Amino acid sequence: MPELPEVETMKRILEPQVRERKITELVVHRPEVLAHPTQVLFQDRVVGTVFTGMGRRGKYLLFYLSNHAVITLHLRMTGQILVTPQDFPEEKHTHVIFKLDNGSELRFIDTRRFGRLWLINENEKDTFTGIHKLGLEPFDPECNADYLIQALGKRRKTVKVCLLDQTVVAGIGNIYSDEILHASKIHPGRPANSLTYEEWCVLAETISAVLETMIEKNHMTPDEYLAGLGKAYRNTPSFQVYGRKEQACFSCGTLLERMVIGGRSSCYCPECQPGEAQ
DNA sequence: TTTACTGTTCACCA
DNA sequence: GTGGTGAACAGTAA
Repeated sequence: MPELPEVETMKRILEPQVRERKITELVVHRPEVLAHPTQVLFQDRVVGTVFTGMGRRGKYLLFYLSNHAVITLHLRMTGQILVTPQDFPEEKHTHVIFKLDNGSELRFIDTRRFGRLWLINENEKDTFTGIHKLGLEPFDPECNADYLIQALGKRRKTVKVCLLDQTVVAGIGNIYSDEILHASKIHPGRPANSLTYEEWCVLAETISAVLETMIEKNHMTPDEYLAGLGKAYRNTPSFQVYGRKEQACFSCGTLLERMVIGGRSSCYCPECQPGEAQ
């Protein structure tokens, strides 16, 4: 569900809430969400340690611990992560609770149970989480037109499917691929190898610009985040095309269209985003 | 009752 | 090898 801007938003909200807090207890309702290692080892290595900070890589959220272990979380479709007071009503589908030494709790909630937690060591070669397969961060200066051309320029797949490829650029999902392509004026169904050099340049700029803008728009206080139960992690969803099928394009007024690309629902403006033939 | 769904991986087929 | 499709994971909501 959450893509890079939302995961970054969560990181910014949670980090001050967990930093320097000690984990006093780990409650696991659904052991299957702990992908690695086993529940017992997970518990042993986590309880008694202190959060030293947080990070993000693509759509993964990272919690650094004082014993150099890293709790790695991917929320997939419906995962939620939030800090609550001790006595806060427990949401249905709460699977893991980290109890903290100030009485608050870090809770992992996931309706569909696709989300996963891993515990790895900072210096361990991580082949469990999938992070080692990720491509560049969108804000990496090296994530420029030349990089995109080198990685994708010869692919015959649609540019939309290419943007969703986490091994090239990490963190873009179905919503922001549509938003980025609309802002770039590129039709989602265009084969990647049909893009001009100028279009790759626009796309490279737009990827970071759109994600950056959305991170800023998502900004909210911890109280607002808690009030939304960790589900309302988009403060002002101001999507230009996503979910706006048959509504007017904000740029030109043309009715937006929807098509399935790579098995994913895709919205675009037939006027602003010239067709596949071009 | 049926369908779609913001993620990822894998099997299968052309 | 490349690319496309559909299923699987599991639950909710329209």
